Amino acid sequence: MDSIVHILKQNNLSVTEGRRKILSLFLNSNGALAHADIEKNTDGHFDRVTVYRTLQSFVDKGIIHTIPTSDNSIKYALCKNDCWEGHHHDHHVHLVCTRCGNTLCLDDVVTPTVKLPREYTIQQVEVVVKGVCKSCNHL
Amino acid sequence: MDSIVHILKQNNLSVTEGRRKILSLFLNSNGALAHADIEKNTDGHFDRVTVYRTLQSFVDKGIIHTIPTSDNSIKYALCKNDCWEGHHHDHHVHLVCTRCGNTLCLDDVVTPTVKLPREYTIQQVEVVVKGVCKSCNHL
DNA sequence: AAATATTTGCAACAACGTTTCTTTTTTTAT
DNA sequence: ATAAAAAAAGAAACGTTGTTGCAAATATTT
Ligand SMILES: [Mn+2]
Ligand SMILES: [Mn+2]
Ligand SMILES: [Zn+2]
Ligand SMILES: [Zn+2]
Repeated sequence: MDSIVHILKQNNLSVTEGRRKILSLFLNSNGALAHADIEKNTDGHFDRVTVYRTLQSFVDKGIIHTIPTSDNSIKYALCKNDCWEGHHHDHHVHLVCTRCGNTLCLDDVVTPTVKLPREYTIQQVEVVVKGVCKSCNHL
Repeated sequence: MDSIVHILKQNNLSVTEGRRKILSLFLNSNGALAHADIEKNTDGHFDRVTVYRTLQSFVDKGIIHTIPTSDNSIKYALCKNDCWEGHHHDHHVHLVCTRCGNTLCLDDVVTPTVKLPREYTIQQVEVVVKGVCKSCNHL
């Protein structure tokens, strides 16, 4: 069976054209996608609301995770670890390339530990690196 | 001379009521402020556009810095290091308290070093910790 | 194939942010 | 202190982003 359909069924999501298409965009992209990227790559074929809802349901199910950016926009990328409904485990560093603008998951770079004064409690650490990505460095 | 006026003059900003008020909000706040917080604390006394422009000019001058958040909103906080026009040096960790919602600069917690594969170049590392702040922990 | 459950698109709306232009305020020069 | 010049504020209009409620369309189950 189509792996896209498989993922959707595994997550108890009914298989619709929009979900298939949007999931395939993530599977075929090496970087993170913003809502706008999806609208662009689907040529306005789906309503804005549908895209929002699809992204939200994918996040809820643990299929994709969000990446915070400093420019007030959310990016989304595939979860490659064992995330599931309500439990994300994406403890890796993200890179925003200042040359090509892409946002990448550095799946092998584990979030460094941060030591805070005793009075604070740490629940989650997000690390976003601004720099130059592999392919831009090789130009 | 008033320290607020002093800061503005030092940065070649003309001294206006809006800038004085907004800068004083930052000086009297222990956490970061969002645009909305400023509007609230000035009681609609200044036009939205003026607030945006003031925040932007403060960032440009190195008086305040932005803090990325995962909820798609920008927060601003005073620069305490030696930042100047076009050169920010705020290499500290930020904490978003999941209890009170405040965003704090942990000025003494230096951004940890991140080691990336040789093919990448690091320009800047942003660390945002989600957790519980000092005062919320003492309740 | 029909019944049921789920998703979609539409419309209307709200929040956020930007641009342009005129008026007001601040600074500088006299 | 006053006038001229420069800078900032305010107002209006607009664009983008994201949300909600509901009817129509589509997918799933029986
Ligand atoms: Mn990631
Ligand atoms: Mn800070
Ligand atoms: Zn790149
Ligand atoms: Zn707190």
